[in-house]
Amino acid sequence: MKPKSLNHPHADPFQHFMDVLRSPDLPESSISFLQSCGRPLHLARGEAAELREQEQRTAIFVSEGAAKLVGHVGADREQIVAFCFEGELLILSVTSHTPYTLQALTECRLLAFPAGDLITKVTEATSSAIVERTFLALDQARDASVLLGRKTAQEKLASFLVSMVDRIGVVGPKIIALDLPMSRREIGDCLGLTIETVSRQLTALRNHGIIKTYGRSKITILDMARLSERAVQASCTT
Amino acid sequence: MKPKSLNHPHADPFQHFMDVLRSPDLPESSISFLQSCGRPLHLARGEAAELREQEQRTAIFVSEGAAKLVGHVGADREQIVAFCFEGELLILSVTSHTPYTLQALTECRLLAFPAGDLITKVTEATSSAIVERTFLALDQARDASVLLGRKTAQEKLASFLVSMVDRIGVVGPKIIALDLPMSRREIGDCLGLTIETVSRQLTALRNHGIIKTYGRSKITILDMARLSERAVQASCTT
DNA sequence: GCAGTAGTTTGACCTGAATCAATGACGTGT
DNA sequence: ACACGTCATTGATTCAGGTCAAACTACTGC
Repeated sequence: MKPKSLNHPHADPFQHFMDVLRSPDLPESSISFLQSCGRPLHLARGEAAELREQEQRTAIFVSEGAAKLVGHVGADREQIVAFCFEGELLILSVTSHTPYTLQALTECRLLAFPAGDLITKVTEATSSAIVERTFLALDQARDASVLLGRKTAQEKLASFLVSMVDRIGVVGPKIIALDLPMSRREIGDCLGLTIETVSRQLTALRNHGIIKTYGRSKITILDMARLSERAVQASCTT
Repeated sequence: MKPKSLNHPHADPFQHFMDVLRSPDLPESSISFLQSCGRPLHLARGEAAELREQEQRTAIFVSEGAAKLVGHVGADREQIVAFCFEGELLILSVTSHTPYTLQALTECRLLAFPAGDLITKVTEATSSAIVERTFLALDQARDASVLLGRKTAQEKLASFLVSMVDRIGVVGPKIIALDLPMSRREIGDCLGLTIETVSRQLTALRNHGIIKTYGRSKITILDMARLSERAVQASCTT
C-alpha cells in the first residue's frame, strides 16, 4: 500500500450511487435519465473541480476518496465549510456572496448532477434523498456556526474529532481508530484556527490521555467519553 | 406608533403564505391539505416557540415580525444561526448535535408546517419552494461559516449590515435606511462577538463616515460602496 | 415631564489564539 | 539507506477581541 492509489472498490461510480441512494421503486426511465446527467469527475489530490455554469446548483456524489468545500475571503484567507467522504452527497448551491471551490482531499472519483434537473425531473425517491441530504447539510452547517462562533480551540478540536469518529471512525473494542485524510492546515481551515493551535490542542488532548497519535494522520481515541465531554454539544444539562 | 403592536397587514397568515409561495397551479386539495397542517403560532417579543416532537423537521413561515434561531453551547454561550424576517421561510431539521431554540425577535405571527408531510404529500410547486428555500438557507449557513471562521470584527459588522440592507433595508436616493429589530447582544450572538465589540465597530464605522446611527435601532448607510468593501465578500479580485 | 431601568457606549486591562521563529519528524524519491 | 522537502511540533511574543467596570442614553411607565 505504498503508492496508495485508488483501489476501486466500486468499479462503477453510478452503480455505487444507486446503491447508496437505495431507491428500490425508481422506474427504469428515471435511472437512465440519472445516468445520462451524472458527469463523472476524477480529481488528483489537491486538485480543484471545474464546475460548469449550469452546475451552480449541483449534487456531487463522492464515490471514492474525500473532498472539501472551501470558501474564500480575500486572496489568502480560506474557510473549509464542509468535508465530504466516500458515499456522501455534497449539495452545492451558489446563491452565496462568498466564492467557493471544491477540492480533492485525496485522489477521488465523483459524480456531478445538476440538482435543478434532478429535483424537477425526477420527483421520486431520488429527489427525496437529495432533499434529505440537503437538510442534513443544513444541520451540519448550522452546527458549524455554533462551533465557529462560540467554542474554544480545545472544544473545536474535540468536536471535530467526535464528528470524524461518526463519519470515518473504525470502532473497535475499547478504542476507536481514525485515519484522517486531511492535513493540520485543513483541520485548522475548517475550525477557524491556525495549524499551530490545532497542533497544540492535539498535544493537550494527548497529554490528558484522551487520544494517541501515530504519524501524521492516525489517531486513536482512548477515552471517547471525555472527548465528547470536551466537545460540549449539550446544554441545559439540568 | 407608540405601543408598536402588530398592525396586521396580512389578516390571514395562511393567505400571506400562499401569496409569497406563488404557486398558481396548485390543486384545491393540496391547498386545503396545506391549510390543515399549518399550525399558527403567535409569539411575544423574546418568547420561544414550543416545537412539538413531530415538528423536528419543520418549515416555519414568518407572516409578521422577526425571529431568530439560536444554538446553545453549555449553559451560557449562545450563537444565533439564522435571523428570519417577514415573508421568509425558516427550515428547521434537527439531526443536529447542538440544541436549538426558535425565539421571537419582535412580536410575531408564524405558521409551522411539518416539513416531512409537505415534501412527501405535496410534491408540486410548494415542495419545490421549500426545497428552494432550503438551498438558500444552506448557502446562508455556509456563508456564515466563512464569516465566523475567517473575518475580523470589522468585516463581520460590515457583512452583517450589508446582509440586513439586502433583507430589510429601505433604499432611498443616496442613502439606505435600516431599522434593526435586534439588540446589540443579538447582533453579537450572530457574529460570534460581544456587545462591546459590536458597539466599538459601529462607532468605528460611524467615525469613518460610512454609517450614521439614530437611537438604538435606526441606522442609515451613507456610503454603501465602502461598506461592501469592508465586508470583503469577494476574493481573487485579480 | 420625570424617574427608573434596560440597553448602549466608552475606557482600562487581560487573555486566548495568532504570529513569528526554530527545531523536529515523516514520508517520498533516489 | 540516505537526503531532501514538506508538514508538524514547540517556544516566545504580539495583538484582536474579551472581560470588567463605569458612565451614559434611550425607551418605559407613572
